[in-house]
Amino acid sequence: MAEKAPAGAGDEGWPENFIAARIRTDLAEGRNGGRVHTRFPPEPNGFLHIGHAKSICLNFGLAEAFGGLCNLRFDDTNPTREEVEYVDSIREDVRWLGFDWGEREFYASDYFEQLYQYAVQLIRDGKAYVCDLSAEQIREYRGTLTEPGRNSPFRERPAAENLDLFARMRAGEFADGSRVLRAKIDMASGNINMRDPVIYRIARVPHHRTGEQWCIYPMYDFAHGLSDAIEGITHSICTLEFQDHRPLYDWFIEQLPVPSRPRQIEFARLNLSYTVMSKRKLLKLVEEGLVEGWDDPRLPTISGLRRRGFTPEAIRSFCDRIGVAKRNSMVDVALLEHAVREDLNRRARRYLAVLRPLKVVIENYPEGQVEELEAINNPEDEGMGRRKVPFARELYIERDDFMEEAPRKFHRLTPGREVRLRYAYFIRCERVAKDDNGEITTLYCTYDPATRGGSAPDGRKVKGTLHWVAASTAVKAEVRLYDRLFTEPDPGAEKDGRPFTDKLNPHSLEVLENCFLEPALAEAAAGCPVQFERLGYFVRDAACGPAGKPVFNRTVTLRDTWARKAARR
RNA sequence: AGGGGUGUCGUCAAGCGGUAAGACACAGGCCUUUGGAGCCUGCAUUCGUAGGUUCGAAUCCUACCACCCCUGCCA
Repeated sequence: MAEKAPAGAGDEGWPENFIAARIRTDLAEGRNGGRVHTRFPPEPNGFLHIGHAKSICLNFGLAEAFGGLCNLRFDDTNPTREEVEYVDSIREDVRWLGFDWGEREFYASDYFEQLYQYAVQLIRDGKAYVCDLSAEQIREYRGTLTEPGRNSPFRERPAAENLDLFARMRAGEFADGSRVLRAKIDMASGNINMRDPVIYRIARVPHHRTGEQWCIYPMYDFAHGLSDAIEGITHSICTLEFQDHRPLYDWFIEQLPVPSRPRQIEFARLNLSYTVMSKRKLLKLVEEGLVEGWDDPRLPTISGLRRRGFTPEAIRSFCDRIGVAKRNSMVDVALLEHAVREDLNRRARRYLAVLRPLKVVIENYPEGQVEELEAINNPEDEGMGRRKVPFARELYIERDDFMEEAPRKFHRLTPGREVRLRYAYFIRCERVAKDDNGEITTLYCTYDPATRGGSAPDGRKVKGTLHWVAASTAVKAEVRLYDRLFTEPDPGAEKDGRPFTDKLNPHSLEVLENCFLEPALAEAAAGCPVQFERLGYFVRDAACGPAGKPVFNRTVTLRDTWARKAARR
């Protein structure tokens, strides 16, 4: 018994959860010689998403909190669906999230020879046999959820024959699918995973790492736990659907002379509202062109979130907040949005940008004059300094910031009312020019020279502050506004019979091609988060619009109590 | 002949027999040269239901109910 709680989790700000508690208990009881070793085990057959981020943060976070290690191990036992491209993107995403697996990048395929020897051992011990039943027959023999299965006619094959057959399977003497190696456990088990599970299949498919070296490949259940054991993993953390596999996981480890005894612990995978997380559904969105690719900024993939402007810090903070438990749950996407806003508020430089421009002419401002006004880069951090923003007679303001007939609580521009242009002057709207359709084309205003910088020496106050961009020096840009991809909180449920693709939000992407940015934004680097004041957080996309126009993606809007209240009315 | 899980605020989630943390959301207020940020306040007499044990139960016992997962030579 430990006199005091082991160092690490609990007193380091690591959120308490049942897995951390379990590890703490294991440590207190002296298990694993005080070691904590986890692993993140993706199959390289798709892109990582925010659900994987939860697992990554958990596995790497736990290891770090307890002074242990976390391996990156690719579970590459099924070459028919795995590719190096996925390996590369997974590696990049994990690193981008801020985790380091050092030299410990492993592959289940690294252990194919050892795994094969383990299988041979099982055969020698009479605990595995080569079965000639077809896939369909195996299914029939397996029984159902409520009825036991029947023994395969090949179940009692002598060890010597099994050994010979298995060697010839490896040697390529048999056709794909003609035979499998099965563990001999219990065809009557209530747990279907224990009904003589297949542990090796024949497949003449080149493997992304081992090439054509093998034509038999181990199944997940056989390879996974044994790989854990080979790597000295102490806590093998996986999702709930593998709970039923735990007895099998333990069975292999108990039967074989493995170097360590890892234990499997399951937790609930992440579900996020207004999106889908399953590989199948994400793949469908990508393949059917419903989104623009795996890194579409509306997708919950790591690459999509990155392109959308999410930071690793925000994602990790989110993962810390959602907790870890065993109950199926659906996390409100608002929590993710909160996490980015919180992070970006601290670090994003502020700029002025007008998305839906409305021209303003300051009639009493000297024609041709341009002056430089000082603006604060980040009010949350004076250390980020100041910059100059050009002001001139002709400007753009946001169309939404003007209303000809405004309700009482509308604090923005309206005929006859004075408002502040941020960091500039108080202006008053004198008259409105319209085109033949009655559409407002220009606002004619006057300014008060005494209010330079944005405050009046006579102490008079103004209710609203608007963002603006001087017309002559403005940088043209394309801005993409993203919203949730689906209109329903749980589009993937499909309980109403409607496929999830019927629930796509038609307004999830709005492209604004005629936006104006203050000149300083021309140098914004792709991937560097910025705030457009009063609008939200944006990030420059690596892509360019026509004529080299910069493209900005909206990460998330600012909280907008005005809009929220207006929407309620 | 089925097996394995889970049920605590709108959403996550602590709690481990001593009298319901926290976060997001929401609602008010303060402040404000971003209707941003920040600050303050409110928000489960109740823990799936019903019994029981106990001085005392979300925590222990019993029964019931609801939901999730499992019949790939996928992971």
